[in-house]
Parts: sequence; C-alpha cells; structure tokens
Amino acid sequence: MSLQLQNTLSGKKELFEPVDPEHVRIYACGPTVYNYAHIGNARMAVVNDLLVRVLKTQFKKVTYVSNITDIDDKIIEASKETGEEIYSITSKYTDIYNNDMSALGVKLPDIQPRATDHIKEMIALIQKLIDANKAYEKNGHVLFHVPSFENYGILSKRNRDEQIAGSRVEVAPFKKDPADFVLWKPSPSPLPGWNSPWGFGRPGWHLECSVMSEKSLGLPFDIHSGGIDLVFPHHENEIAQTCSISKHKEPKDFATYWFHNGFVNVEGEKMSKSIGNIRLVHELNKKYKGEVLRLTLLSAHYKQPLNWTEEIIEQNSKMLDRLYRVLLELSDISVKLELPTDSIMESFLDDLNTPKIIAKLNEEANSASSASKDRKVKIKKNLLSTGKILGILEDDPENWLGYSQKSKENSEEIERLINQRNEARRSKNFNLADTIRDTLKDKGIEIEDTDKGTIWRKSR
RNA sequence: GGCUCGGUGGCAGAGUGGUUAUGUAGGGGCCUGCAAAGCCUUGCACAGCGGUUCGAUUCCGCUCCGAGCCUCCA
Repeated sequence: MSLQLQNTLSGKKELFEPVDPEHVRIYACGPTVYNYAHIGNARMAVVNDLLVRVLKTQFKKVTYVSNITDIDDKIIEASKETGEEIYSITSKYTDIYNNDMSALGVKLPDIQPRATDHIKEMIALIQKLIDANKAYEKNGHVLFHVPSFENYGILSKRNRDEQIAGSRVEVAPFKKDPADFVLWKPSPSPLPGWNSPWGFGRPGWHLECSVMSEKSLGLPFDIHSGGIDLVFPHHENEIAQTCSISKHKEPKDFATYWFHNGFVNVEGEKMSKSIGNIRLVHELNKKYKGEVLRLTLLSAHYKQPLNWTEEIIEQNSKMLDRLYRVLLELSDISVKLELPTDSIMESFLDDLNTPKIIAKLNEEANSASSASKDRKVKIKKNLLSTGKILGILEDDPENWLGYSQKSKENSEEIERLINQRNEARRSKNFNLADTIRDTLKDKGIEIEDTDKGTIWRKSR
C-alpha cells in the first residue's frame, strides 16, 4: 500500500516515490497578501495541509514550505486605494491569513518564506538568465524570452502556435515575443523597489517561487503544488526560469510531482469581484465552526471543482454533528490512537480520496450503536484516527454538541425553567410544559428528556 | 479557434464490465405526553444516440450540455 498522486505533468496517477526517501519535500505556492483570504485560498491550504498529514503517516521527515508573496502590483494598488503603507498591509494580511487558516485546522508550514526577503537571490537569478541568453533587458524591464526554452508549455500541455497570443492581455510593445514575461520592472518613485543592475525596480511575479523553493528545499524536490489556475502561467514560467539555466532542464528536475487542486465556485458561479460573490474565510469563520468548513472543503475530491453553497455547508455540519453524537455515545471507551484501518488508509493513499474516506467514516459510525464492546473500541479508534488526519473530530463531543455550556450560559435560569416544566409534566399540564420548551428554544436552548432526566444543550 | 476536465437519485458526492456507495433532504414506522436524539424501513440515479460484449452507468465513437485555462487569479 503506497501513495499515488495525480501528477499534472503526466496527467496520470503515479506512484509517489520521493527523491530522498528519508526526507520528503513539498512546496505550495502561497497567497499574495493584500486582502482577506477567500474560500478558494482556503481550499489550497487545506488540501496541502491534508497532503502533508498523509505524507507524515508514510515518511519520517516531511518539510512543507509555503510562501508569502509580499511584493506585487495588487499590493501596490491596495496601498494606493487605502493609503496604507505596503509593509503594514502585507504584515497585517499575513497574520490574518495564518489565523484564518489556523481556524480551519491548517498547521503553519515548516517554512514560510517571504518574497521581499529574497530580492538579492532573485536579482542573481535574473543575471544568470541574462548571461545564459535566456532573458534580455529592454526599457528598464528584464524579460524572459520564452522561445529560448524549448520545454515551454510542457506542464500545461500547450502548444504555443495554437494559442491566441495576447487574447486576454495587451502585448507590451517592447516584448520580442508576445509570450515573453517580466522578470524585473522599473519602480518609479514612490513605488517600492530595490536597486539592481537594471535600475531601481521590483521583481515580476513567478520569480519568487523559483528562488524560494530552491533555496528552502534544494532541487529537485518532490511536490510543487498550488491551485489549478497556477498551472499556467505561474508554474509554467517558474519552470522556464528554473529549468533554463541549470542542469535541471526538465520540470521533473525541478519538482517530481506537480499537484493542483480544483477551483471553488459559489452558488454555481465563478467567484469574482464583479459578481460580488467572494466568500472570505474571515467571515465564514464567524458563522461556522472550522471543522465544518474544513469538512465541506474536503467533501469533494480535491481535483474536482467544488460548488460552495449554504446547502452543502449545512449538510456537512449535520454529518459532523452525527459523528460527534456517536463519539459521545462512545465517550466512556478509552482508546489509544493509531493509524486508521487499511481500508481507510488505502483511500487516503489513493490520491487523497476524501469523499470515500468520509463514506467509510459514516459506515463505521452506523454500526456503533449495536456493536460489541470490542467493536466499539475499534470504531472509536478508527473515527478518531481518521479524523486526526482529516483534521476533524478533534473537539470534545459534549462541547461540540453544546452540552457543556453550564459556565457560559445563564444555567440557573435554565435549570429553573426545566424544573418548572418537569413539575408541569408531572401534573399533566402539558400546555405549560410545551410553552416552557418553546421559551427555552427561543433562547437557543434545546432540551432532551432522557432516562437520566432532562438535559439541555445550546443548539446554536 | 486551441488545450484540459466534467455530465451519477431533490441536493452533495464516490465508485464499478454483472452485487445497497455514503451523507443530507423527503416518505412510512418504532420510541416519546409532545419533542430531540436514536433505531427500522423506503426511492425504476448513472445526459442522448450508436458500437464492442452473454451483459455497459462503467470501454469505444459521435452528439448535446457545462466548467476551467489560453499571460490578473487559489
């Protein structure tokens, strides 16, 4: 049983064999920090977090690097709009990003490099590209000359002759070839910039990931990942930069596996500013528990598009509640966590088939109530160990379901009403009893008559 | 125009050359004074048309529909 991953490079599911079996290395292209992260950013973060967790079940040492891009035209624009200093914007949104992802159970990467800490290395790479005749300077810009790299298009499977040049973006007049992309561009005052052999300026997009991945992991490393939209042009251009000056001519000499997650749509439409349907994690976190959002993000296979709707959040929320109820039922059973059963591990290792894992989790849960003691131990172990990799079921079931709110709520008042209701029930005054139930319900308190007496929980 | 990926029950979503995916919602029932939770039970789902096959939702072809990308994007 070993890990298989869909490799964008080959378009096929491949057996995962690390370059160094003692040390798995993975780089995920992280966010540009100029705004709150949206649910699409979160999907990438959660999927890669899951991938790292799964890798850790198979390999002793895993190093996960995910960068912060903190110099970019979008940041400059945000600064112009708000009047806020660039550095203040980037440090603020870096923190917000990390906090918001943390709420989704995403662990910090082992290394989180920042672009602005690597300007020197970027300049050095540009110089090497110029020296190798792969890039040229024009009007204060340095451009990568795409026709000079024969493998261009190999990842995105694009034949340049068949594409419509500049179909969506105007071609700058100083480009030798319409596909040439910027490595360095001038930064007229007061824009942020650095001194370079080509004048005061700033790096183009793509460069930071070439530099930081090599610096933090060495080449070749195992997995280079990101959202599906990064395949072209971002990853293609990274490959061009990295693979045209070293002995690493092929993308697999840069990273062996190229791993991409699908898009998130919102209520059937593409998320976009113009439609105004961007779902920010920061806002979602206020409304839903992190595990609910995380499970919803994992409810479809990572490669598939995910249609983000209120309805699926609700469905996943109910599913989690039920799983927690099963755990509550099993709360007097103590277990020692191990890896999930082979059947579940197989699904993890089969290109992270999370929907199938979730189905198996539910099947386990289904058999809980009528199971023998031994079986219950196994069920609980399996639920918790699977949850641990998925990043769910890590809360205390009582707390999750709202039973242990005594210190936070006005419990004396609640207890008084419950006693009053029980009095009414004893005297068969069911009208009064039901009125009290409704009163409590209005306060968000659900009461349940059990054989151990009446208990209550906060229902929202 | 080019490239890529899809179309599965009300919704979400795996999977398979012949057997119940799973969840959620709905129907019926048990339990309950009423609830909640739980339990039992239930639904002619595989876009269309051809082909291969003893047999196709699964393989092949075509058609229709949808999504993404073609230098802003996760």
